[in-house]
Amino acid sequence: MSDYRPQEIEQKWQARWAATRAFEVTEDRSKPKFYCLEMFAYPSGHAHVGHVRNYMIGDIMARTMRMRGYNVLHPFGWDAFGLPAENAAIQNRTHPETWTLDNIAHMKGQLQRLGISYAWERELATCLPDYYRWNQWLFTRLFQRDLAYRRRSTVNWCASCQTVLANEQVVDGGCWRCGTPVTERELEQWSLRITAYADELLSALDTLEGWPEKVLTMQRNWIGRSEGARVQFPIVPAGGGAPDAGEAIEVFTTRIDTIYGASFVVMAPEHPLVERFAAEAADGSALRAAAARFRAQDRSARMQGDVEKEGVDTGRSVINPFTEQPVPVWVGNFVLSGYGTGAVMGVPGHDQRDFEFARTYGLPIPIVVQPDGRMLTSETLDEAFDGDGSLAASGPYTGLRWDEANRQMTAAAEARGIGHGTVQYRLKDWGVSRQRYWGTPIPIIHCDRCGLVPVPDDQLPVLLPRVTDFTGRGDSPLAHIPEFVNVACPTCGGAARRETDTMDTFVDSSWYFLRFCDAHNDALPFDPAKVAYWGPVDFYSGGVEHAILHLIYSRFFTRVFRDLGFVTGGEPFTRLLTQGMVLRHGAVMSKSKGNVVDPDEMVGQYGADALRLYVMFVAPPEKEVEWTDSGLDGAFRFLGRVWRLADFLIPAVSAAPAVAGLSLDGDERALRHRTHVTIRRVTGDIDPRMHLNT
RNA sequence: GGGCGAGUGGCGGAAUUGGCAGACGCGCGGGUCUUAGGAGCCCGUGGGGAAACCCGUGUCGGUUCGACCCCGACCUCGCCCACCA
Repeated sequence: MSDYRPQEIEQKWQARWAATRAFEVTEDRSKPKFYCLEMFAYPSGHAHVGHVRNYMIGDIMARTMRMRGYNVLHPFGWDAFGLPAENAAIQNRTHPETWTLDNIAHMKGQLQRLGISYAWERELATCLPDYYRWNQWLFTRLFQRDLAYRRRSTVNWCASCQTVLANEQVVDGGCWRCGTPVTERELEQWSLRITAYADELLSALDTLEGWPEKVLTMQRNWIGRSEGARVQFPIVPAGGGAPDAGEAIEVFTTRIDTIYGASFVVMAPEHPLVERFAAEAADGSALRAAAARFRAQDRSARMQGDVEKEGVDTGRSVINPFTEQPVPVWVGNFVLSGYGTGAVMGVPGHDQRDFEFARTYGLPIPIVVQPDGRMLTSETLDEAFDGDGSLAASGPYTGLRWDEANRQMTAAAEARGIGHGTVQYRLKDWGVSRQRYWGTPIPIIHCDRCGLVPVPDDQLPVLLPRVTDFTGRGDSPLAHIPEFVNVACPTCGGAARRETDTMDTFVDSSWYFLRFCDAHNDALPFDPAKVAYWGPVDFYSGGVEHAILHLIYSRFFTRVFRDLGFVTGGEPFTRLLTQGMVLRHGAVMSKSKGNVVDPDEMVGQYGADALRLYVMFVAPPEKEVEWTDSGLDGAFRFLGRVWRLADFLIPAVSAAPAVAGLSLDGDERALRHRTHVTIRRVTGDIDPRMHLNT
């Protein structure tokens, strides 16, 4: 009986897979296709067991489906642009490209020693021009369709990373990467109009039956659709008298039926009318100071509602268009400038925030919706009533159910030209400009005569120049390279300047799964026929931390490619598995915490199969796991037992009758039966059950 | 505050979804082989009991011939979102 020696076994087979290119595939129409994908890797330097776990999940699916006769595409690549490369380069006095490519080479070796069945010929790295030129190609299409546009706006700014962040990248008021509190900054930025697809991105979630409910819920909340109305409250001039035509504060409300109870209006401190009201006042300094103070309040606390509701009276009034009575205008720290119109009508009887605000400042609390079976009064109300009921003290609408009143009053506002029904999304357009070096140059030329001119296809890619000074200074390092910046306008030939910002790296990862279908196409981002064969991804696995960002951007980009005629259908991923993290000593593994488990060491000691078996066996794939060394010992011993058992059985099985079923005795029949029961069970545990730990 | 999910041995977890609770692994105990064993192999291992047997899936109720599984209430934990008008 021979011992189990994993290193010999694994090296032998890994060499054979490489020599025979065992996992390369073409569009073979005689077989059903299966596109199996794990989220590609950021080449940080070393694979850790968290990576191993994710790639094992995919490898099990890929190998199982191959054995079941599917034509399986299982590619891998590198999300290779991004800030860590730049920071590491500054620290180690190297270049981001050198650092990145070295890391890729090292990690690729690690993954190969794990025996994952990748089609390595399709490997891609987003930092290489043959990939990012298609980011640029796509960007020009977005620009031509008005889906990429420039916008001067208040942006989220990370002082540590010296760059702008998308809303999705602000976590608890801090930078998603480094946690530094995010501040606001006025910048001219490129944005992608993801909101044009908001309705579709939301409604199509209902079709994603292969996605975890948790992720669907998170995306629904993130898109945040609410139906309501915008209503104009005409502004009473500073000196009093009738409002001038067209002068109004517009508010957004989901409860226009409560408008008879709107006893004040509150604007966000960032609202443009704040400055105007201050300028028109005899002494606007107190108003200015208060608004400035609200703006400066800690952004994260303000966003999380941890700050006491505070406000200041502007001294001005607007006319409630339904009661036709004047109501005071306040500035409040709880009103968000980025949502709706940046101003709200205060209905303290039926909105808890307005209630608290009114209590604090002694504003009237009218009751205009009464619940069934009891009668609320302003005097006894101790919290806002926002339940079902019928309208009270609401002119001609009194007595109507609140939802019916909502419909009628929206229609009335439209008929009178003072408002309209609308759908408001929480989702905002995606700011993609980054003032950093290590990313895709935005392929736009600024010409004084022609305006914004996209770089023509035949001049793509706009190569990222090799600079050596990319210290963060608040503007793009590319802006300091005259050879890069100064360029002839493609339209008029005159002197013009290149855009010097680079793209958010989430652009890179929003379509790489399409590129894998045709990874080396140098005429198009991919051949639509190949994507028609392979797409959509049948099984996608990765960390739940991408439940919003990456997965919503990818759904957006897939629809853009659809509208460009390159893809049919809009959903990129049919089935999604979000795997849990691997912890050690209760914490995520990281170099700084010193709790990283190096897969190379484990492979050297126990072999890749024991490591693979252990990381799958220890818990269901969706769950977090706590790493234990003794569990890996157990997996190794288990494989040793399997080896010895097979070593003992194979001679006996080889001597058995060649024609199955003809002369099996009782034990043989029982064994055969057991074999097939096991095959059935194991198959079902992998697909569809995804119980990879059994 | 809202949403989603989970509570099963000393531990990680099974139970193919209403039909033998605790598969498999870790740990622990005993044995065997051995100069030695921290390798391998064998036996045991939810609790109580000498045994027959009894009790056991967070708590309390309900449905059912039958409940870890379904329903209601509560408790605890985890994750996500959160002043979104």
